[in-house]
Amino acid sequence: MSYDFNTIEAKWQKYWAKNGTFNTENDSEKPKYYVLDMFPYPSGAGLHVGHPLGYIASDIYARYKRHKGFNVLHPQGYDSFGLPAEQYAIQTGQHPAITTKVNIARYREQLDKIGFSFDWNREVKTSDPKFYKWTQWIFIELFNSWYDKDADKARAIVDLETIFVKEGNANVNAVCDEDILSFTAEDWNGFSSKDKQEKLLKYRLTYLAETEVNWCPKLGTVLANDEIVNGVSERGGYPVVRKKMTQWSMRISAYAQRLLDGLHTIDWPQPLKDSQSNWIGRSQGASVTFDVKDHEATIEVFTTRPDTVFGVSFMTLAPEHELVQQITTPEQKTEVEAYIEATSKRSERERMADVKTISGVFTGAYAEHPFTKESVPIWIGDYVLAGYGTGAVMAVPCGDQRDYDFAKHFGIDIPNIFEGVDISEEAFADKEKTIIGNSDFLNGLDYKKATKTAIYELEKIGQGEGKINYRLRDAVFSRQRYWGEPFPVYYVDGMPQMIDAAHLPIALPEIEKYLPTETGEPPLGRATVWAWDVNNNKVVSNDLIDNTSVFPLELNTMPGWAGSSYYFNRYMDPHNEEEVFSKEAINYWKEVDLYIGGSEHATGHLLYARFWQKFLFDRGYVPVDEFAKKLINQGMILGTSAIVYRISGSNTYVSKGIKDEYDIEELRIDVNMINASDELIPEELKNWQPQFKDAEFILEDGKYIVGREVEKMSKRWYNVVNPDGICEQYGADSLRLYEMFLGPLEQAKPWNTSGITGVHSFLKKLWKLYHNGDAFNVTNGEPTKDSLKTLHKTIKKVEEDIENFSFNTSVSTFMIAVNELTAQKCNSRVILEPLIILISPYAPHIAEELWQKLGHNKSIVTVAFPIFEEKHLVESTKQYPISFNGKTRFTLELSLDLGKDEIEAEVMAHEKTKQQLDGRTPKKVIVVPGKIVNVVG
RNA sequence: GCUGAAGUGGUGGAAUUGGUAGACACGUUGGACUUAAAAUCCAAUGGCCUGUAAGGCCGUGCGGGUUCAAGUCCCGCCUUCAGUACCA
Repeated sequence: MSYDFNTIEAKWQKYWAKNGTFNTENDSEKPKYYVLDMFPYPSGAGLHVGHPLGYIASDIYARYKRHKGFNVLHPQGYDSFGLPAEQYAIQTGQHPAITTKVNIARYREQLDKIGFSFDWNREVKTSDPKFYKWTQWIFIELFNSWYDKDADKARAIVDLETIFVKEGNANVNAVCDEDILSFTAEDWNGFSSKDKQEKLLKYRLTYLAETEVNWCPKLGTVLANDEIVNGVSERGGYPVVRKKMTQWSMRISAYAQRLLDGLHTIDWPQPLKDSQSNWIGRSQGASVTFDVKDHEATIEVFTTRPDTVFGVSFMTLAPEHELVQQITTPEQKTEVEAYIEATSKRSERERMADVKTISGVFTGAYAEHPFTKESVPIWIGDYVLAGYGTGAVMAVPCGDQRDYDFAKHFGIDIPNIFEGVDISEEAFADKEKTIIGNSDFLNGLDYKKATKTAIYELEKIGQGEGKINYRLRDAVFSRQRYWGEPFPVYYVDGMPQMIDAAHLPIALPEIEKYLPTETGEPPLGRATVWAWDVNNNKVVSNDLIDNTSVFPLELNTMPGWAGSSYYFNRYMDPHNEEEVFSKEAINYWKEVDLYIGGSEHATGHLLYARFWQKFLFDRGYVPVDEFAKKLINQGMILGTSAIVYRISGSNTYVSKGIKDEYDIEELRIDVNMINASDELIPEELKNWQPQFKDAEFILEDGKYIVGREVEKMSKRWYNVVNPDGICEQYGADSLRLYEMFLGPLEQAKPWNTSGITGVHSFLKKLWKLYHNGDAFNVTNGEPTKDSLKTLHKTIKKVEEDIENFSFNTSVSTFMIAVNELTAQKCNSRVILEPLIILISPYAPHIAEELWQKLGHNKSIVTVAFPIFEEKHLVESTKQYPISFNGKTRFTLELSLDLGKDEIEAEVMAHEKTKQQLDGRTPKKVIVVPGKIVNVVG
């Protein structure tokens, strides 16, 4: 009986499903461990071999932890709202829910074939009303919260109202909109209800505001900063322009410092942490206020170099700065307006691409230097960004290269305020070597002292203060799309009202077309049943809107990151209809212990999820404020495209080795037609696509050899390898082993199917070791010492490797073990039992089959590692002091079951050792099983 | 420009705290078994020198250094990849 993986795998997958083998309870005597994958978006293309890489790694770890005696939570679900299903709907009219359902079914089928140990009872789908009910609930909670800077946490909005009633907002230290005016308790109590709502909205953690947003005309929606790459939309690569719109925003900026601080407490990859802290972009400095001469206006700037305040020779405003219109003198008006016009026409992308060109224009106005009272000309220039700081800078040309270039270009003064520094060629920006001069009370001070003194003096005259600035902006939360979570919001007199949580979910309405309306409203503007009846608490027809008891509902939907920002908590208690999750469940599981997913979510999902977790923590819903203790980014698996060379203008294809003799063009063809030697069978190409039907071939040595190119796996390049085909041909266990064997988990690596024969023949050898023809052949006798050595070496190495997430080397270790056992002709039960358990995370199907053949009727899931550890494991690495040649003492580092005497004997017998020791003083001999490694003298 | 990671055979990659560099696998070559192929098994496989072998020399991007000993540590370069970019 040969290793019939197809039958074995089907049998055990059925068994696991039927018995609910991997279903997890929310309470247990065992310690808990939560292993999570980033849930997939179920796209129409299905899985390729790159997708399951992280899932296989996490599954191995989950199965390993179960063996180690943990109660393991290992769920899976779908991030099923999103643009592709919506765009498919726009093209075909098929409801996105149907597309999504079909895609999910396909994903599930593919995932099941690989043999994951997911607890499917806990599956969540973000597009399921039962799930997004709680997304809506969290939105309401955010709406009903504000950020108290003194307590440094989010608090209920009713607390704020209580304060306003008693004492107005004078003593409130909150994160809020900047245009808040102060009011007393009396003022507050006299405000109309609408006034109060307007005021409160400026404090809420999610708020409506007219903001300048990234509008993508082609997609018909706004995008968050992290959804824009190089000035174009991440999805589709369409142009993005700035546009003012009223949108829901999330006050994530309130959490900037805590999001930064939290990074020190979690075990995440350094590059990922770096990109988050870059994104948050904390910089420490001061804000300085300049009075504008002849105007009732001030310009506030942020600077990281208050020590250089005496070097200011001009100011620059962003073209979009609100003061520009007000202060521009009549003489300069034409020029300024032309400049603003010109910059607004340039797309974000052009502005970014063209960093070198210096442009700007003088406003004609002057500011007053806070200390010298000298006139400082005010310019506008597009090197100053409206979106960062205050959109204005105090320009210190001697200390900042951009200011320097600008000053040089327009002939503005460049006063030198540094001691002993030549600034005739470029600005001097080295803080460490700075000694301030020519600066009144700052003369002779270094950077640190001068900064402190400058801030102190600014505060004294009331024209500035120490300040920390963050690059992180509030996140726009509205999308003009259909296939997303509807907001639980209706509008009374233009003010947003939350629907009571008891009436959630507010389900997506049916619409006929999925495009925006003719008047430019979001797709939900097409819904005819989309109004809120406050008396009956239900969604009713738009015809009934009377603005007294039936009101219009919000037409936007939530962005893709809404559902993914808390789904990991929902897995803990996925069927709870009363609460997002029960106290018991969240207190038992607490947080994700291991999270595996791609690094592309660094400044999106992973930042927003940390934000929501901190918010939920503040409001007492979760017990920890970081949701994932450890995170690993799996590297991408790349495709190896196959290239054929067509002689230009013909249908003749020339083999790779002789292509240089012809004028050729490259064409990518399906990699599945190529064998391990990069050889193409011409007949296959002829049958692949009609255009190749009459193709002719120029061969080399009777073969057609294709070119190879490593690039992203994509349908477009015909380099996609489907895991289903691999499972059929080699089995899921081979696929799992091979994906791990390819290389380190975190690294990007090319897929090359030919290598799979290595791990596949390993499994066949393992099978053969215990099968003699049709008979299962295992002895009950004591194994030899060599076999025990092999076993324990393997146990030790594989355990270490799994703990270090070095799955690739542990696969090699298995191969060595089976090769050794084969050479030893060892088919002892004593060796096999632990070996099965050890291998089972990697190759669960064959392991279960062998386990059953051994007569165990339980799934191996219930058997823990310690069973054989106690019984068989001898000393691992330890240091033994021994004597050599009767005089010198030194240490032996030994592995496994070698005793002291045996080691001495081996050292004595080792000719090379004696040679190495000749004339030297030995300190240490390093021994690995069976042989001396090196002698240190 | 800044930040981070990495450079090891024909290829993917091994190498605990510095301790036999190239494990394991692919590929290649030769052999066994087959009418043949596939499958399987065995052997060789970093480069160079020596008729073979034994043996020797050189080898982890480049140049130095520390050490009995360096792929690993230190200094200075080069290259590649990833992220980020007028952030005041």
